[in-house]
Amino acid sequence: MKDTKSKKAAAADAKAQKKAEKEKAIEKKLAAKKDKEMKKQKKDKKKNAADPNQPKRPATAFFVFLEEYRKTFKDKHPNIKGVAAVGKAGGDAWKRLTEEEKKPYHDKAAQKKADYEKTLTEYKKKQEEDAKNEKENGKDDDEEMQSEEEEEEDDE
DNA sequence: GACGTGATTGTTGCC
DNA sequence: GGCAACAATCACGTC
Repeated sequence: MKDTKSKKAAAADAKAQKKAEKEKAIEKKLAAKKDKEMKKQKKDKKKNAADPNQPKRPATAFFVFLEEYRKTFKDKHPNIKGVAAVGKAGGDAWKRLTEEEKKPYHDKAAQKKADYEKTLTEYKKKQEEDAKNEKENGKDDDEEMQSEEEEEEDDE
């Protein structure tokens, strides 16, 4: 009797686990979808207010690894061209790496991060200076802007 | 021709 | 602290 009971319990557990996994996968998919939608909206905004001089985020250790992995993946699977497949395979391979194997990638990422911080500091400094200059010249510019706007209105 | 999509993990930056 | 956004990649599809 105990056996059937424990078997039932085990089956129920397995079922519950499967359900949880399924729900997790669905959740992940939804999150990805949401992420993409948000990205799209952000991109629209970016078109208006993007600053091309702003330093880009540094590559993480995973991205450093992925860069290398893409090359080997291409060699192994020259017929697979989509980036999605490489990303998936790369993520899988990354998880299988030991901490020791990941170390050189973390080192490279740390270097990139240091570079990024340096560039970012310079960028922020420049922005502050620009803001100061704008404030100082603001009055003159206002007058110029006004006349420019009037000209634009005339064009329409 | 220009632009969006897909798929991944780690890190950043904001609230 | 938690969570959203973003970093690279490029063939392919859509408009």
